[in-house]
Amino acid sequence: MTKEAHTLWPSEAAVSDVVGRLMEFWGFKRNMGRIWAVLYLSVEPRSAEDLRETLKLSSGAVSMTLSELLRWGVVRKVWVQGERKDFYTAEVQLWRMISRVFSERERSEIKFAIEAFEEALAELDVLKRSDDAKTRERATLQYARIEQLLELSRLGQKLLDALLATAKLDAEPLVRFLLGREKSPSSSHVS
Amino acid sequence: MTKEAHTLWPSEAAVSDVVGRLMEFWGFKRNMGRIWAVLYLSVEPRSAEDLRETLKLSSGAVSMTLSELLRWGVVRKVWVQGERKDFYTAEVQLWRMISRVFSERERSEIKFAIEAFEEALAELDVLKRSDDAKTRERATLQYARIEQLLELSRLGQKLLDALLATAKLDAEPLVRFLLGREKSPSSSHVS
DNA sequence: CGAATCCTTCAAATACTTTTGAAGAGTATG
DNA sequence: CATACTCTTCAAAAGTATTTGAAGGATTCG
Repeated sequence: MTKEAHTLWPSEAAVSDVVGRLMEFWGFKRNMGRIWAVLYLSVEPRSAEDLRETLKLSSGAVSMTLSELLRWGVVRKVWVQGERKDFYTAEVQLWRMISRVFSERERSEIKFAIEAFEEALAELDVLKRSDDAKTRERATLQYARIEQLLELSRLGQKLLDALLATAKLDAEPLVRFLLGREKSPSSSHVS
Repeated sequence: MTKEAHTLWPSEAAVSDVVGRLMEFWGFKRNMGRIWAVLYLSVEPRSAEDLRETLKLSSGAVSMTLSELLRWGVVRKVWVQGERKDFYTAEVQLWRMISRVFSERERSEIKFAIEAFEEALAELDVLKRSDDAKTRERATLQYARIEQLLELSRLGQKLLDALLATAKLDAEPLVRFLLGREKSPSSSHVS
């Protein structure tokens, strides 16, 4: 009961490719995107072997990529009736996926930056009172500039939080806000 | 009149490093971030040589990185009184920088994806009317799924547009929207 | 014009990332 | 418990991206 090799339709191949590129753009491995996309477009769950054949990857690559996708919670293992292999499906709730990634990855990135900026400000605050005029000037300018960076980072953080809240409450306020300034009448709700 | 080698303060080094990492995270070269940050924190314009020494890079790297930064419009050449060398300053309008990058890069990325999804939908629309029941099922499911991807992409595009509009009107509506749901009383306006 | 200075380019070197596939661990089956 | 099958791991290979530095242009200065 092996060898359901499965050829992709051109549209499937194209979508997998685009999703792969998008994911790569967002800092993941291209194959993560491709595998996810194939699963996302699949009627039934797929086995690792199946994916290996469909996408022409090595067994190792499939195994590693799948476990990464599992860690990100964007793919799930499913138990299939009397099959020895593991089978996989894609998370189809796009918002849930995205918010998971954002809240783990971008959030920590920005948090780190914010902390670093705050520390730098604290150091500069001391130097701003230096005896040396040159030092004072330099410290003062840098203080102001870093404040800007910090403010921007905080804004980014808020935007992120707003997005995440949105994801949880199922795409309400932000979507409405955005659509409020558009001509489109669609009652947009992305799963 | 050469050799103002310029050592970075710890806070400067830290900030340059963090900005470098952030930029790397956003898909640029780390050195782009580091160079920009050094310029951003500098009281006066800096020469390429100066940057080369401060950051311990090769002349080639500095030249190439600067020209990339110039292309992105996040660094500018300035003419300095009776100096042979070129001098550089950072764009300090953070919003302007970001909106420039977003509108060139993320926008085209998302546009490409949207087009690909639309094409895939068109192809599947034909297959949905296939004689073969299996084919119909597969095409129908994929159609629905890709519609979701498309909807999400369009949402992303709108979000991007809203951000860009915001940047142009100088951080008004979006910032207000975001702050509207926060406790902070700050009258936030990032340059 | 010739020398000096500065900038750019690019092939080669280095550093980093991803993929491969064989070895081995784990597990169900007869 | 031996066999067959599947999944994981990991060192080596392949593939990418970045950096270097020497060569060559361009510009200014005397």
